Amino acid sequence: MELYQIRHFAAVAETGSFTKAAIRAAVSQPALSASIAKLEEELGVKLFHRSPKSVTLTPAGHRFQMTAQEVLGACNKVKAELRASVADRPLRIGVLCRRPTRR
Amino acid sequence: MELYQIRHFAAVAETGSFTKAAIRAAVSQPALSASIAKLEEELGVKLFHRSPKSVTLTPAGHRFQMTAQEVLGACNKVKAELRASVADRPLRIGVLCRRPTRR
DNA sequence: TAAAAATACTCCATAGGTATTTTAT
DNA sequence: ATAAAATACCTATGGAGTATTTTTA
Repeated sequence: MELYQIRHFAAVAETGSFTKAAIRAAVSQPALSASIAKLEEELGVKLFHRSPKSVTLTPAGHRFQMTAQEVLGACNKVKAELRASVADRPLRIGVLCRRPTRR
Repeated sequence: MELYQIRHFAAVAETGSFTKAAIRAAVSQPALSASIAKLEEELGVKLFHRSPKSVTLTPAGHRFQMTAQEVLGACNKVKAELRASVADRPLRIGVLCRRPTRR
């Protein structure tokens, strides 16, 4: 299981369509289908009921969705946190902080 | 950012060594180094202070660790949940359930 | 029968491997 | 001096693309 699969899953769950999800995730429709197929294979469960008219979550899909959101949420949290993390890259503001010597 | 990078990060944080982490993650030491380097580059922060004697977390590394554990925890939760999810793959126990017709 | 998903390939980006060098104690 | 991380280079897996063929309401 990798994050791109979880992102693709979320896109399908949200749009209710592989084609629309592919556009949202900026990948081709076959790539997205393969990505979901591999995820389902690894998990050993079908996550979606597919038909030309609609793509809906299976019971397992619903369960997966909840934790999937936790995973993606935690990832966004990481990035947001570190964006504010300048401890190791101290800002050099004017003359207050001299440029460190090259090592 | 991908899960393998987070897993590799966790291995280094836990073992305090790239070499030991590589063994734990079942990859080569250079592969693990590259993986962490790419993660640091993407995040724009150094996650570890490295020296031949010790590898320790930077302040940013500490912050990353917390949320990284959330991510990995959520992933394990997903798998554990779905392992119990047999709704879409009903067990065929003896004669009680006939094998579905091939479509 | 007309959409949407699934196949069948082809390609290439990059994760990962081996060999070696550099670094810091 | 030595153990550990970084670098150089190569390989190959599999993620992603295009073209096409099933599906099923």
